[in-house]
Order: sequence, then structure tokens, then C-alpha cells
Amino acid sequence: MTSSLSSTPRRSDVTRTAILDAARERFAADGYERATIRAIAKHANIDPSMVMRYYGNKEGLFAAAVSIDLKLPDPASLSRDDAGRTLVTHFVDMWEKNEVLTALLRVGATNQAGAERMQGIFADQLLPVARRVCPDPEQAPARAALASSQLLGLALTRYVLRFPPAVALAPEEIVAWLAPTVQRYLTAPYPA
Amino acid sequence: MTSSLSSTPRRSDVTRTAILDAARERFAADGYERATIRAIAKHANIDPSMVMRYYGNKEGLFAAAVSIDLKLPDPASLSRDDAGRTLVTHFVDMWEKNEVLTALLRVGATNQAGAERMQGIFADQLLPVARRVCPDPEQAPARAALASSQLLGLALTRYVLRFPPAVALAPEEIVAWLAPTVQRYLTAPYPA
DNA sequence: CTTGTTGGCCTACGGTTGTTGAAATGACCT
DNA sequence: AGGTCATTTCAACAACCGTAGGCCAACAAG
Repeated sequence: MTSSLSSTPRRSDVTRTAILDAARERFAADGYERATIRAIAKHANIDPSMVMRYYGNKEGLFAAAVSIDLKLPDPASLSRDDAGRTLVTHFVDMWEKNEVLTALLRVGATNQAGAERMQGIFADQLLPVARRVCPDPEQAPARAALASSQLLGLALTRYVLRFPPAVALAPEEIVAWLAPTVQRYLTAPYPA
Repeated sequence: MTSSLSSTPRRSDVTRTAILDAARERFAADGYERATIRAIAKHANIDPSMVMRYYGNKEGLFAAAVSIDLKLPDPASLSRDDAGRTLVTHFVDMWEKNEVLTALLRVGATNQAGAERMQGIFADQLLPVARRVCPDPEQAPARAALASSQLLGLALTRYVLRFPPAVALAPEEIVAWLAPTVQRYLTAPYPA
């Protein structure tokens, strides 16, 4: 996240990443409006004004805190036949360990900028996969949207709304049920 | 909504329903935190204090404004073979014309009470259907959760996040793609 | 040591929020 | 008519928000 490739590692880097960590946590738990700068600062044990100093304003902080790389496998190396299983496995893994995704989903539900960012992520990262494996490239956006409706729907019910039966599902169960769905959305012909 | 069964129709009923209408609109558009009482009151052309007088506080207003009957078909009259198609058709119809559902989803994403209410709706209304059509009653909660993950996922991408390809889908396309999924979640055996 | 730069805390401003209570208005009954 | 009560208006409160600027300590360079 904090790559040291650009010249000088600043003395304030520990503070900066502490802010980002707290921001991710608060955005994930509370959404955009209720995750106040003051609360984030308190969680990071620093003064609220530091947030302003380093990230300009609340939107800047959000942009810096929530940058996501889904780390999807290279489309080229993806077998057409188990794209569904691969994707679902990967997504569950990702959501399970990464609170940033929950933060982004929560914020996207009430915040225009958040929704657009989420849109961008799926356009940039899921769409190429769809373009690669689906029969007609022209259908790729629709098919990627269908696949993401299922993937995000699971995330919504399991990690945000926390429906008890959705929380109770084991990761393998999720994969077993969802993989055929996603596979079908990506590769099957338009259903009769 | 405003049933006149309990004795006296109050003189303030027009104001009360005007408040509820405006509240539904603002909650759907902005979510819980950003839908301010003042904005709702302005939309209803009344004074903010009326909201307090009639609904106690903001949570009370939300509870009064967002009560949902999914109007699902009677489980008894539901054919096992096209439960999926029936449900998806019904849901799309409902979401398409009813902004309350969008409001509830937006609020559920950032508000604990909203999430619980959404939970209750699906437990009370979708679960009986699952119990009726799914092979083993013990699996009903998990199967209902899977079905709602797909249904709510579509609602999320189409009505809240507004992914362009999801918005572009025609209702018939949605039904064609999603019906087999929901059908499978409800009735098919655990996938290999 | 002196100087400039960076990191950090403190205080405060202007605005908005949910909420309250008192005063004004109106409708209805005798 | 006068009185009673629900309805509405108005002004204000305390709390909180994002944000700005000034002040001091720690450090680096000369």
C-alpha cells in the first residue's frame, strides 16, 4: 500500500498509515456519513487536524483509504470451463479477509462517489474477464453485470446486512452454490 | 396504509401521509443519515417540528415510513416447478414501482435498525416460500438466503449502485437469466 | 548554535443536525 | 358568544460536523 518507490520515506508515514487503517475500519463499520473524521482520528490516536493536513478533506481521505485491487487472475490464463468457480472462490477469499470491500459497499449504497468507484472497479477488473470468456464480446457488459449482481448480492447479505443463514454458510458451500450461477452468466447462451 | 378502521379519522391525516410520502422519497434517494428531518419537512411543505410531534423522532419516522409487504403469492398456491420464475417476476415488478424497497436497502446498508428490518422482511415473507418448495425443510433458511442474495444483488446493482449494464437490462431479460438461478437455489440438490 | 522544515496538538469558526417548548392559529361544540 | 382542543408556526437549544490557522517541539542542514 505505502510503496517506498518514490524517493524519501517520510517521517510521518506511520501516522499516515495509522490514519488509513482507522479510516478503513470506520468506513467499513459505519459508512461514509457516520464515519466522522473525529472518530477516525480518535481510533488512530492522533488529532483530527492531521487528517486534514495529510489528506485534504474527507473525500480525499476516503479516496486514499479505499483503493482496491481485486487481484483477479489473468484473463488469459483463465480456463473457460471453470471461470465461475475460480471467480467465486477468489471473491469469497477476498471479502473474507479484506474489510475495504465492505467499506466500499457500505459507502457505495449512500454516496454517489462511492457508487461510481465501485462501478469503476467492476468495469476495470471484472469486465475483462467477461470479455475473455463469454461467447459474444458485445454481451460482455451485461454478463459481467449479472455475475456481479450475484457476487455483490452475496457480499451484501453476508457481510453488510448479515442475514444469519448467509453468515452461517461455509465458504465451500458458497462456492458450490454460486460457481454454477456465475459460470452460466458468463458463458451460457441466453436462456430459453 | 392509513386505515380508517380505528375510530376517528384525524384532521391531521393529510399532513401525516404527506410527511410519510416525503420521508420515503428522501430515504430512498439519500439513505438514513443524509435524509434530514428538515429536508423531509420542506418536501412535505410543513414545519420540521410536525415530524417530531407525529412520529416522536427520526427512528420513529423511519419505522412508520418504511413498512413493506412483498405481497408474495400464497406459498400453497405456488407450483414447485416455476417458483423461481414467479418470484423473480414478482420481485422485479415490485422494485420497479416501489421506491420503499430502495429506501430500505439504502438504509439497511448503513443502519443497524434498517438491516434488522430487512432481515425480518425476508425471514417472514421469503422463508415460508422456501419452506414450501425446497426438498428438506431444514435447508430452507440457507436456500432462502441464497435466493435473496441473488434478488437483492440485482436490486443493489440496478437500483442503488446503478451499474449501467444492469440498468440497461430489460425486465424480461432479468427474469430469463435469474429465474433458473433462484429455482436452483430453492429446489435443486446440493451441487456436486 | 542558528535556521528552515516537518510533525503534532489545540482552539475556534460557521454551519447543520435532531429536538424542544412556547406562542399563534384554526376548527368544532355548547 | 366563548371555551376547548388539536394543529401549526416560530425561535431556540445543545451537540456535532468538516475545516482552518496558529503555536510549539523535534529534527535536519548550514
